[in-house]
Amino acid sequence: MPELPEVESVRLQLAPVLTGRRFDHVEIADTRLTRPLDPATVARELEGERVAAVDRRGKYLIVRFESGRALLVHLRMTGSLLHAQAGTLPGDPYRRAVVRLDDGSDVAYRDVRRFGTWLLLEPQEVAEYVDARVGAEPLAEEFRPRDLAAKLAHRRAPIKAALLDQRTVAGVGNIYADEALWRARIHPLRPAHELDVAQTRALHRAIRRALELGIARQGSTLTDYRLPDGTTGRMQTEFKVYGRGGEPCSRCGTPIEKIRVAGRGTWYCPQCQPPPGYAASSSSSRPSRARRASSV
DNA sequence: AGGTGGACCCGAACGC
DNA sequence: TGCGTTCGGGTCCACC
Repeated sequence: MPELPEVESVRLQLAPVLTGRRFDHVEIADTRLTRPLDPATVARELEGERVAAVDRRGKYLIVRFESGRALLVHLRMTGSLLHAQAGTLPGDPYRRAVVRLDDGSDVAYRDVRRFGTWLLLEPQEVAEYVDARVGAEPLAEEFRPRDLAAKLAHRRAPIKAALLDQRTVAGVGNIYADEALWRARIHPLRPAHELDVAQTRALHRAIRRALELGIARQGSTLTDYRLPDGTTGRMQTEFKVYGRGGEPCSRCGTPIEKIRVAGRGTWYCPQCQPPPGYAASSSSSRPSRARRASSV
């Protein structure tokens, strides 16, 4: 699932490929990709645009053109981009679009489940569109623990649900939310506003570390995710909790448990991440056996 | 108004 | 073996 580390890894490979290039020919073969707009109309609008920069906000890939317009690509669940020299694209039943660049190379968009979207915005629309949907960039220098605290202060939803809300922090999805909460030793069901200062600081650090490690490994490939050069990410083997139900926690050896939070599969260590009902200050990873037993 | 759950997709995994 | 069912996940939207 492309989250911030996956989209950033795609961006890092795609930026040198696209920057300065013109979209010579665009084919869009999926009506869902551009709806409600007609894909052929969007394709024609894109032709002739020259790329000024490739940015990212949260999970949005932003292809900025010299005209000031921008193409917002969201990969959702199974979207991926592949760069190939002209005439070398392999056959693919799930290919939804192809862009021919002015250097003769192709950028192909693949999406098995067709959740992904391409949205072409006018110059004055870009910032408003993005800022309405995503909050602060967690890896930006300006993002401080107090900013996270302000987002969580009055939220009664489980902390994991709050993290999945893209306006809380941009780019955290189901996988990295679980990984960050494990690192911060916070139970996914704890009401967001109950976090104390130390826990908020720990979560801020944990989010950054989980995301940075993901980027360093070029994202995680569970099934569909690929980099533009066709290779897979390497982060999936380093997950601490995600998808590891029944396996021992790498910190304490307790079997990882799976529950459902905000409608999503959620993995955590029942020993390291004390359940709600504990005082918010009990961030100790070693709650007493008796206390724990009475609250489970 | 904030929180929750369903819809959208479709391949993979699972169950009988 | 084969077929039907369930699962999953980012975002939007309806509903409480």
